[in-house]
Amino acid sequence: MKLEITCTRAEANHKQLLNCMSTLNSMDVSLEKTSKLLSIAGNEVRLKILFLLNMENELCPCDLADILKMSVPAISQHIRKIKDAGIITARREGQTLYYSLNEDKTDILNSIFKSIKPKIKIA
Amino acid sequence: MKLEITCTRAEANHKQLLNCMSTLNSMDVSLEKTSKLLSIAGNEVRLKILFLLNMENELCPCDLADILKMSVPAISQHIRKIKDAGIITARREGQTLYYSLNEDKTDILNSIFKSIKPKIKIA
DNA sequence: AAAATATTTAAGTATTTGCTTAAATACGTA
DNA sequence: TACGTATTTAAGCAAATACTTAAATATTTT
Repeated sequence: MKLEITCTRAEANHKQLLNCMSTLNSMDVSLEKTSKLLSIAGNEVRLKILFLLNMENELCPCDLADILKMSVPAISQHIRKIKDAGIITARREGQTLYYSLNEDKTDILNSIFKSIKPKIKIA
Repeated sequence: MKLEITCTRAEANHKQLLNCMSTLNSMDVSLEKTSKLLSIAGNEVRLKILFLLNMENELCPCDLADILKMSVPAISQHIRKIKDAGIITARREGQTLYYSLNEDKTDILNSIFKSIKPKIKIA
């Protein structure tokens, strides 16, 4: 991929484009981390898992499989992704693993939870 | 997929599980819409496009291709996804299409933009 | 130590995603 | 009308995703 500017519009402000590139460059780490978090939550099953953990405080894979009507391995694999992203942690009690959201949950996550609303407003 | 409860733990509170299911059910539309939005922003290229549009107000596909050092068709296909999700709109000026974020942008999107920060804090 | 339960991991597979290249469409200008 | 530029669309393909089933681990109970 060549690094040259291809836009030939008279209006194309090269200074603006270069400024955009340099800003993106300085935001690189943050953009990558943010898109990673969003890709985790950007799956309906995982979003439900996160939403449920926020609501119930902690749940085990078996509970989640029941609630979401999915197989335990399917749930477990989603959990692994969420855990690998550093969003949740497990607490063991016997054979059962209880997962819960980490305390340092991000503003984005909080804003996501706030925006999820029931379809009918209870009067 | 059977609808029966498989979790046999003594602690498994069936009332809690049923309550979770019913809450999820009432949030169904919202969860689907939210995960859709997050899946759009959960791709690094698209997140950059959104971030740039927020920063520069409006940009054309050609500018974005230059800034992101990607092919124009690749950018165009990302733009289509973002547009189909109702997040951006185009304004035509001659042959050039200027894309910009819709006015009614969600809290989640605003929170995403706020959380994207440069790596070095300017003192 | 063997059996039962909770969970994870691995292997296989169908679907989705994100690019590439080539062709089509839209608009302005010679 | 023909040509050039901006953009989109289509077709093709490699890689990633999300499930399935079967096997492996971990823990408790008998």
